[in-house]
Amino acid sequence: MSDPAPDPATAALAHDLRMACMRVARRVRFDVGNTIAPHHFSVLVRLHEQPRTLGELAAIEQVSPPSMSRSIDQLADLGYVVRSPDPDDGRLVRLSLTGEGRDVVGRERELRDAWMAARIEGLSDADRTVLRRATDLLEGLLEADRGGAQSRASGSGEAR
Amino acid sequence: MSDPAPDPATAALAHDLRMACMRVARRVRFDVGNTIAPHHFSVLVRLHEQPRTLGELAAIEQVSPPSMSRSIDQLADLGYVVRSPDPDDGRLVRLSLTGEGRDVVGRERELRDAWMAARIEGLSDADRTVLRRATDLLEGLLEADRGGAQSRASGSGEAR
DNA sequence: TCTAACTCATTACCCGATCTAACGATAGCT
DNA sequence: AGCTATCGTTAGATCGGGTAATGAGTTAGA
Repeated sequence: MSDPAPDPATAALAHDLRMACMRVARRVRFDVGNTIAPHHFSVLVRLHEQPRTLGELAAIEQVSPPSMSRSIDQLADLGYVVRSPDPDDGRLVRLSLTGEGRDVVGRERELRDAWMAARIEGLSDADRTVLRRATDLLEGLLEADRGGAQSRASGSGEAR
Repeated sequence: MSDPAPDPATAALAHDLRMACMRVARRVRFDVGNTIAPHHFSVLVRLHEQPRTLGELAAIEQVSPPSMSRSIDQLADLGYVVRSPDPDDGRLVRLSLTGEGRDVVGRERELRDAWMAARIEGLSDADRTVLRRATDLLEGLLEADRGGAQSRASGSGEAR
């Protein structure tokens, strides 16, 4: 392992693809919604996947437990999240979404998806087929190192 | 304009493609570098494109002029940016990168590109061709509404 | 021409978010 | 039972950002 200079075309593709993805992400974040703070939405998405403890959530979001505790305070005040004690371990606090919390996630996702849909609707079927295949490839790449060397907790992509 | 329900395949593609892009962006931000604060790097990238005035930069980065002024203070202390008076208009402050500032941008970009390169190196030529075409399509989509309805200032994709 | 209005950057002050350190509370081990 | 580790919260400090007010500089009109 040392990446002894990949060929120029691959290097250029890596750069261009990375830039394109980051630009899409940036545009979505800037142009869409803003009905909820980005870090709050990110938390809701994690809890939409499954209920979690506060410590888990803090680790996933790469934030200290006290910070996450404060965020949860706010999301609980908004009625999007509920704290409940863990039946097996009294130290843990289990977090889960309320129905309203799930609605918020659903609405925001619709807005974001609509942003992207509006841009690919005008493409030809052939072009959309290319994007479909590329998307599947990207998903494979992202999935590939989920259990890999570093096995990071980052991944939902809905973040911030 | 009203998007009267696009076909399901397109809607699914929009969702999956957006998610994939955002996940890539998130992973790059989390996994790579962290040698410089994200908002600082974003500013350096804008100045790497071309010298700008403080007000321009604040508008592009969507922060208030006072905040940008403070960020520039820090980047100037780090030796990455220099303020210089505009010869034609004494009110303006022209901002440009130092050699070291350019080096920082270069190094960070290399790290980020290497992250992506490491993931696409293992693909077949056919798969990389798909990604190449998809990247070009995405660049077209991003470019398409640069002069469009809202003509937002967001676009570098190197941000945050 | 010279003053009034406007523009750009900075300074002053406040708020919100995050961090580390310290503190109960609960589990688990010996 | 008692000791130690873990989880979440509270306390205090720091940092990034926002609005309001200030000062320098430019532009336009009497």
